[in-house]
Amino acid sequence: MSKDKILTEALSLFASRGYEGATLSELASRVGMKKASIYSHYKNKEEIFWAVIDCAYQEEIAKLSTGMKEVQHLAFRERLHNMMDQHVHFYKENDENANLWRRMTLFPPQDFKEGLKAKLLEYEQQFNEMLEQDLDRAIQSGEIREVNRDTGLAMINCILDGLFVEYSYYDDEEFNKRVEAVKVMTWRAFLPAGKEAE
Amino acid sequence: MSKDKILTEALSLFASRGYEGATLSELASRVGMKKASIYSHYKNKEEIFWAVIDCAYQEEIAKLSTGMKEVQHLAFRERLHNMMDQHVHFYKENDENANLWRRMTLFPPQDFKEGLKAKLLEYEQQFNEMLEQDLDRAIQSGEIREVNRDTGLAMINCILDGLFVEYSYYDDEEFNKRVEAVKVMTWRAFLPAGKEAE
DNA sequence: CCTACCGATCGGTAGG
DNA sequence: CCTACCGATCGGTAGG
Repeated sequence: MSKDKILTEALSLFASRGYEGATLSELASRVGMKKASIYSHYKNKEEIFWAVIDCAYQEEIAKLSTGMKEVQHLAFRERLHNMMDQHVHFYKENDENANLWRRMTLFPPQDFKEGLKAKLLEYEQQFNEMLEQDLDRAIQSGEIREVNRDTGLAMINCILDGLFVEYSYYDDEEFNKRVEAVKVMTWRAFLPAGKEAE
Repeated sequence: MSKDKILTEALSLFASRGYEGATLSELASRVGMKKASIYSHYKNKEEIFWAVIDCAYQEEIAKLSTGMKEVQHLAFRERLHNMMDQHVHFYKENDENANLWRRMTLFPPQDFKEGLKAKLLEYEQQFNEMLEQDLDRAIQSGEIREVNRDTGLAMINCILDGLFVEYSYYDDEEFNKRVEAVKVMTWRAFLPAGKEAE
């Protein structure tokens, strides 16, 4: 359907050029129609934007919860590393989607700033709820040191945010090295006192 | 001088709206002249852009090296924490400058992508050279564990990059909590085996 | 889904 | 440093 094709191409355009930088005439030419015809599927540019955002958001939330359920049986160290791999995998496989979030997180179009922020905090909250349970379980079983819950969450979030931006400015080889380095170091920060990383 | 005033206002505009989003007529009105008059000081928009970038870059490099020299006498743990505080301080005090770098790092205007990347890698290299010496010294003195040099650098860079983006989407109180959390956790990752964080 | 058009605004220039 | 203007392009509409 044309409506879906518009959505797909719009995602790609918003991700690479931003909201203001994406033009409806380029969108139309990618879809294979004239600019005016876009308006028989969507009311205006803003409506296209929110359709793209909603669609991308649903996709992320779904992926997040299935991804975290899959690794529930693993030890915390493996879950931690797996979580980083998952995020990295997302940057690589879903380049445009990830780039769209990066842009909308850091440089939201003035008019949509609040709406976007709400969506992002909602996402982080869902992510943190799952992570909290993970942390508590690992502390109780003695897998990791008795770290304060918010402190542990903040650390993991910060690392993921850091990798999130670094992905876009290092080449693949350099980025991979950094991911591995950060995995090792982050795990050390959670290591129980006295125990040693192998 | 008008030329400097243009530079200052242009920095502010590029930071908040990006290169394409910043218009010369708004720049002119902030400076207090007509758009056409800008062209008696600069050849075109692109020349203004590079003047802004060069100026901001010089400022950063200068601040970096004096900042790191000031804390040479401190223990590694304090240097590490101080480094994070310095960066955070920079985000807060120099909001526009920091925002310009964020934008140009992650979403450089297509035409200037390569030129900007060169500047950024140059900066990181200078930063890492200083940091390497710091790390080596701390390892030799037994202050921290025998971590691989690149691994340690990658971790610190990742944390700073993470805080860099988080600053722009949390409020002050939440952000400060996260900084403190990350300080504690990062230090733990460097702790010598067997020693305990107080 | 198209042709033909709108007013507004963009970066930039001519000429003083 | 200004007035007056240029061609190009923007998001959007009328009417079929």
